[in-house]
Amino acid sequence: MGNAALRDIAVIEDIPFEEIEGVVAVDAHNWLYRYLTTTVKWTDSGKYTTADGTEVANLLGIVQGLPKFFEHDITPVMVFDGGPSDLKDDEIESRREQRRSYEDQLETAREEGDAVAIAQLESRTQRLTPTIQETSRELLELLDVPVVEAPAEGEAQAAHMVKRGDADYVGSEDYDALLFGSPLTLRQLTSKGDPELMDLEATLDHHGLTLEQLIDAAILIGTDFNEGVSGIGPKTAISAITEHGDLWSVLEARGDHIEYGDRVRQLFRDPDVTDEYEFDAAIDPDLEAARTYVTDEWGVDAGEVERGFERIEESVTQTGLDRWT
DNA sequence: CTGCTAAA
DNA sequence: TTTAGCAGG
Repeated sequence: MGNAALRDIAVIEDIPFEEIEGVVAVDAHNWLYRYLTTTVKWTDSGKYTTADGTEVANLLGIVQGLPKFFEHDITPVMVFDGGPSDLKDDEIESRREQRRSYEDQLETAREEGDAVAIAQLESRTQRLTPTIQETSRELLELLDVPVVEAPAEGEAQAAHMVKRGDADYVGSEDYDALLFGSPLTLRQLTSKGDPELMDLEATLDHHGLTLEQLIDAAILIGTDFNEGVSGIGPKTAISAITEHGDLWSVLEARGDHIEYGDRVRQLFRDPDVTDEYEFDAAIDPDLEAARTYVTDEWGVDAGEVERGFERIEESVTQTGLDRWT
């Protein structure tokens, strides 16, 4: 059911870091989670746990992950998911309200058995605690890394920003960036080697499909939001859509049914996104404040972040990302 | 999550 | 060609 099948459909190529330039709209949830899991796996938990037991491995991950961008002259823009996380850190009261309203939404969706709504809500919030959401935003702000708040899926908002020309690539591990219409998507920005570039236009050309048809094919195979039809994989989906034209015709011809198919289709075709954002691609981090925040305020082991901060310092002053140079 | 194998 | 199950990171 997973959407790894999309990998077989997508046109993907390795691209050297040197060839990437400009702004990458990063699916922040995705990116943070990636670093969270590796940090937790390889680092002694005492290095990122406060006295009261709060774990802030995300701070370590951010400090270690950002140099990748800066050293290659790439400006990351972190796009956060909407829902419970789209809260500014002023009013605790409104934060509580928002969190509660989210819980309510999820609760209601569960009661109604609305699988799409459940999947949608869960995909946005999965695994990132409120503390992680908040401290990540605060550290990014100190480092002058732009943050954009998505109304719903960060992935969709990031794709929207690339479509509008405000960013050059979406940065995400998820293949559904393609379904949200991301023209160019970078994967494996967090790994050692070169990233992968997923090209929407090349993908559509290769299969002779429209984006709408690609979405329909993906729904047949199964996405994060729906089950898909058993027995249909990437090959069958593409040929069926090519033969019959669209999702409904395929389902009719096969006598199959997909629950909430229209909702999922709508979710990808016309996602909830906003034009209400702005950011400055020139980055001028306050490294002293960031160091203090991470080590003094949250008690992260200084040795663990030292190298990361050094790399940020060196790359920002040397590459001209700094607006003052 | 990615990769590989066996079985339908 | 698809799926399920298991390996390994």
